[in-house]
Amino acid sequence: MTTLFGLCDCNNFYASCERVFDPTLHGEPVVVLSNNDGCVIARSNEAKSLGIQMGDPFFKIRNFVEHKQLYAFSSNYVLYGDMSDRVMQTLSLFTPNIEVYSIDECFLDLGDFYDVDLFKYAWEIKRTVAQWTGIPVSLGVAPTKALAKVANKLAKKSAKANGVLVLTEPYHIEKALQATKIEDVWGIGRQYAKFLKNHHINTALDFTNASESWIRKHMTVVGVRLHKELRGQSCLELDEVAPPKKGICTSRSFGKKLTSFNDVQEATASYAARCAKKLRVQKSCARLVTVFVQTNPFSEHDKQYYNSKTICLPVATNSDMELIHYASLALKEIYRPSYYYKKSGVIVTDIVPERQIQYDLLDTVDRDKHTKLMKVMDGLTDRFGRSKVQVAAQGLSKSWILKSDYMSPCYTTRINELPVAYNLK
DNA sequence: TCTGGGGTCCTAGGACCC
DNA sequence: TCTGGGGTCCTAGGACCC
Repeated sequence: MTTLFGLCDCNNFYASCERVFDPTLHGEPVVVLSNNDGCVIARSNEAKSLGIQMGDPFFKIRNFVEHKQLYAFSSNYVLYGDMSDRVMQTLSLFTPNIEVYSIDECFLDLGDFYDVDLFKYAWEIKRTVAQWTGIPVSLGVAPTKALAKVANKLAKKSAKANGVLVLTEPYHIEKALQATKIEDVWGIGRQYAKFLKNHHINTALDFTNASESWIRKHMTVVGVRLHKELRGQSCLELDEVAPPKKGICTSRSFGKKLTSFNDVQEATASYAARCAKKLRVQKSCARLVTVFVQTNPFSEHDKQYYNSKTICLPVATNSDMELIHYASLALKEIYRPSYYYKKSGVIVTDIVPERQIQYDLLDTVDRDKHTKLMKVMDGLTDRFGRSKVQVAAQGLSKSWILKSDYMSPCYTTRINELPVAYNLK
């Protein structure tokens, strides 16, 4: 049986999302900034042409923005998540089996499509996604996932391909491998690229010509899999159902440096609540909670401090209240006064399915009550927006909240508005 | 002034067991 | 001089991804 994979990838996804609802931005350079408006994480083609690099700090490009030569947006993940759903739903109409690989990428199982005109079909997919969602995509088609990645990259790069490339003929595959620099291969990061170049492996084609035993020796079985994949032997399957996460982390830099325990505690409590919510979404509970705090490593004049503390809970949980309680205990142990704190985070691990929890005979927590309360809170959140209801420990001042001065409206949802303090009297 | 966040997999080495 | 052998589990660290 032969396999055939498509890889559909949204072009400059976040920047494209911002453009969908504001047509005046078409043809203009657009960037999207990381949390806290820190650095550039997405660029339109026009922004790339201006020489703006991925990861450029905002202060470096501020001039362009002030002179209206560049449009910058704070990241709006609620909008991007919703647009991503629309794209994936559209794609799922073209083949029953898809793997949502990331917010802007999707593998398509095209295994039964050898007798259709793949090129035409791929174009039909691209056209439909553009028409229904407004998002431009590129499509690569090939016999393995790694080759589909290669095809996708070339589809985007080559003016001739113009966004669609089908690689099924050995001759075309070889040409494509030759045109792909080793550092652009999926699974080859900085370290391996450097190492391989030192051994005169400069292209994907060079890599396929290396011996398997040599690859195994220096790049473990991961390298061997990639080697096989690029030689056309499929060993990475389509994962249609995302497995439950083994660790969940919520961490953020604060909008400003924090010095008071209360502020750090409120932020950390909010991150703990986010972790609890993510656990409930995947119907899991966690038994280990880790909290970390750190100062700003870029501030050369400030005293530096980093510490973390892990607490093992008596019973695995996904309740906001419980996770906040233990996260606060952990924070108390590592918090030291007189530092300027820039970031904290909560990580939950030792994750088990909700229905397979080991209970404790001496447990004093009314778990049914917690579960019911969380259900009601999730219902309210889904309806009225994030943080409309919350545990008191998360605080209302939100002096630590992210800086996002350039946020676009939530065109497709209303659910990322900031919390409002209601007076219950 | 200003530099993101959230994941996965694999391996080596130590502890521990019989 | 010489000092078993094999298994499992856990953790830290290093590589990668978007």
